[in-house]
Amino acid sequence: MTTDYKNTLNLPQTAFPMKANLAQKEVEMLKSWHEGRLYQKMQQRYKSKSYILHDGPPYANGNIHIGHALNKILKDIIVKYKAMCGLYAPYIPGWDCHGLPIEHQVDKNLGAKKEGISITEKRKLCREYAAKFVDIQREEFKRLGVFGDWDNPYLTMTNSYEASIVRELGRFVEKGYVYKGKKPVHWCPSCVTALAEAEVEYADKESPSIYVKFKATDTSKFKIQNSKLDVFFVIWTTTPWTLPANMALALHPDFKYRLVKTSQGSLIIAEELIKNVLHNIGRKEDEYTITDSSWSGRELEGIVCKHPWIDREVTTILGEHVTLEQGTGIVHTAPGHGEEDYEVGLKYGLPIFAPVDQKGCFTEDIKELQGQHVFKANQAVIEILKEKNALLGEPQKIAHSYPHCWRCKKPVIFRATEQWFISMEHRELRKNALSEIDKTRWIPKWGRDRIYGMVERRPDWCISRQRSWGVPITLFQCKSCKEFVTDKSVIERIVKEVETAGSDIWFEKAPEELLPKGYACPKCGGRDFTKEMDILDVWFDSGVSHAAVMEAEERLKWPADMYLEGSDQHRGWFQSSLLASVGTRDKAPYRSVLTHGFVVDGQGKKMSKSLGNVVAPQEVINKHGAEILRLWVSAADYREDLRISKEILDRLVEAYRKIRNTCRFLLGSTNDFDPSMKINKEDLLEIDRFAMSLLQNLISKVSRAYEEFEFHEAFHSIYNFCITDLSAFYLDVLKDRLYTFKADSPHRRAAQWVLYNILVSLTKMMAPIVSFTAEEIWSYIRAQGSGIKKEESVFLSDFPKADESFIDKGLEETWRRLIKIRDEVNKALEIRRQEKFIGNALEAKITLYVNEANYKLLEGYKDFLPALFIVSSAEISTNADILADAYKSPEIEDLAVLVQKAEGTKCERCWNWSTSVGTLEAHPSVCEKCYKALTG
RNA sequence: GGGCCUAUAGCUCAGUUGGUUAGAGCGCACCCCUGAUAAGGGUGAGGUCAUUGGUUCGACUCCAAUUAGGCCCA
Repeated sequence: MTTDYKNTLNLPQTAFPMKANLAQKEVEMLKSWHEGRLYQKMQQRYKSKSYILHDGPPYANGNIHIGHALNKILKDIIVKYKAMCGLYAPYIPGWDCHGLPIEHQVDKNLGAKKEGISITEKRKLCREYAAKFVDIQREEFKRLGVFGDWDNPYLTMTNSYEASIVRELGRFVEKGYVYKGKKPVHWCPSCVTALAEAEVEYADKESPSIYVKFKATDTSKFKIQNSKLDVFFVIWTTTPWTLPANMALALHPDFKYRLVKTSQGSLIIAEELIKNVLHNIGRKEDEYTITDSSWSGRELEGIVCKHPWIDREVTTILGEHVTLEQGTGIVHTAPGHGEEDYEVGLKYGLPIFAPVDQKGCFTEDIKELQGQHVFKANQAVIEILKEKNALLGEPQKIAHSYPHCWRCKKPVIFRATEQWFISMEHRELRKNALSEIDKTRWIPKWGRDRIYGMVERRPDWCISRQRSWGVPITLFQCKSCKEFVTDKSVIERIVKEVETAGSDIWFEKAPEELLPKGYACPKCGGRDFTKEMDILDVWFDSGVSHAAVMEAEERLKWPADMYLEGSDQHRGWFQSSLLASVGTRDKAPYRSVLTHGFVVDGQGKKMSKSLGNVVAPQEVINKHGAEILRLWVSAADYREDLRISKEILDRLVEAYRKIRNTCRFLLGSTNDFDPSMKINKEDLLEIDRFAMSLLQNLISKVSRAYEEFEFHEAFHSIYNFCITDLSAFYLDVLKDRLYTFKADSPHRRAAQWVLYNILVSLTKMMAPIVSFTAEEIWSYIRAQGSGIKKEESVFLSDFPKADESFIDKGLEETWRRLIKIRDEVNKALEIRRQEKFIGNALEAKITLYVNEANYKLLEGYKDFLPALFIVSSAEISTNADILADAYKSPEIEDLAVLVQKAEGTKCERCWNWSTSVGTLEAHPSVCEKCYKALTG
């Protein structure tokens, strides 16, 4: 009976389930990690050398999306790897809690009640809102299997963090970086408030469209002969009301401009737009002539013109923002009323003039329009232009997309208002930041160019916001001399107040309560002060985390070894952190910065609700488990955008199963093996030593991949090792030895010793990636044998190191040749299998016809060849004649493989065919080898 | 429109300083096994290396443009 002999075999045995059931198992694992205080134990293991990965705080709003998952898992892989390598690698997660989006949500929830609520009440609601999402996101992050000090994260809204923000702002003030200047912002004249970009909605609006000419006072550049006509630069605008604030005319340096003679003077217009403009101002083709000479914008820089009616000199300037899409190629520039105008204005030192009050009415600065609302003033401006003969053609109506207020839905304006800035030039902040960028390691390398270019070109940092939810700019202004107080003692006093009571204190207490008793203005001696009521840009909040967290925390160190965020943070956190640190400490807060791409769908398109291609991490977790998400992160090359789709996930699920099953086989095969068993190295067969050599190579490769943060290399190496080296080769070959040899025979034990080594190393190597599964396997490894006590968690064990003594390049070379021959044998077998001549390869006997060189090689392995090829017998021959119907290898010179039926009978125990079957009385259906195993 | 980046089999990735017929694994097709069994093994078919030009004796590799996509600005 077959079954009788089956019981005499040593088949793999393990309780480790084939089916992972991850969605449920992971939750149990998380619980046991938490209860076992694993993270804390990891922190206690090493203290001498550290690796600090400083967490960039996600915004405490909404549930986590796939990008969050990617970011946290990448961080987690690094932290776990570093910890297993013997470094103190803490992970303190953080959250960004202030800012507009939260305030927005709170406003929405409040609805009409919003009007009656005090600022402190509203701040309280914002605080609660942020706290709620911190809790939600914390649970979602933990669910991913991310290790960290989740009970003690840093929040930018805690008293101590807020105090740090105030302290850091104080440092900037003290060092003289901070100044008050003007900058145009979106302004709703109806709500009387500044609006953030997110609060602006674009909708169609009808505006007047007019062409205006500016007379050049110096025409020497134009060399117009026999012309008594004046020369004018022509601009086009849809906001005539901004003309009183006009300070310059912008030309594109590379566009060609020409002079057009008309009855209204010689007009300068960009060549390509001449026809269009003259048509629009009602000129027929025979009513003007285009002169021959032309100039580039660059040649026309610095020409002084006259404002159409105000006594002001307006010069021509150059700007890359000028386009030929519409208008005249010359842009009316009012730095007080436009973003681009402001930027270019800064370059030319133009005044930032905005003679418009909070309600959108002209101030006394423009007498002729004083009190008029800007949109109504459009008509008045047009009348003035007509009167001054500066208008070309008749005004037209034009419908275009225009910003509107999200709340009152009325059109908004751009209006320069007083804002606080950090100067990029003061103390050479920009220069220092750039030089720190060059001292930092950027991964991938192009990150350096990206942030360098941004810092090189960025304007001064505008740090003020006209909102409620944030840390106030804690500065006092003297009522009499208007000077701001920069006393260190005053700032320190505020820091203390905030430390104990939070930044709400600024809104709750009066200036005299916050200032030292009897404080007088150092400049004028005045005793009355007002508080600045703007809040700080949230980028300042998170930008100072290097001080508020890394520097302040016992658990951490300054600077960080790594910051790791998405590539959008070159403009965001990487930059604000850099400036916040260089400005006050002259050094970058990080040694290296790693960026990852964005998650896109299977087609490489960005995810959006409207496209319906969003992949939610929660869904992936519920369906497949967080482990699959972790595997996805490791498998993809994060330096580019990462694709995710059903197919990609399906592939990963397959990969997971393969890896899991390979480990399951290793567990089952080492079931009766105890690591304390003494193994004689001489009992290792060559194939075992080959496998050990391959394992060391794998360890080196995977270590290097982790060190270089190329996790996809680690994944692919491990995965391929499982498939190619183990499953399809070593394990397959080993089955006969494992199953049919006597349980405690030296060769079987040797094989088990190798398998055990592979299993332990493999489990450790994959732990940073598939943490749940590695830990699950680890618990089974620990349960096996009793001789060696394993660490209670794989994460408390050391990452494997390649054992040089097992690396044997010569052996590898030999075995690669053998494997190549094995591949050819398989092809020969397959042909016969398709012909139905054989089924299982054990039904075959093969004969190899080889040349001298290969004969020499194979001869040494004569007895091992059947095992290697997994056939019942293998013979070698140099006889070139007997090639009959043998398979001739196209790959290997002079190699042919003849497949014949194996001789003898199938052994009921080991399934090999042998002539010895039937010759042994006690076990007539078994071969000699099995007989010995049974009776020996 | 500008800055930075990406494009190699259905999928995930290799492809060294430019040098024969561009690799791997998965998936797929076919076959075997039923002693890793909702497993395991074998064989095979899949690529105008996004497109177009250029440099070169020779380009997946270098250069330019185009197309598609991503991030950040405007």
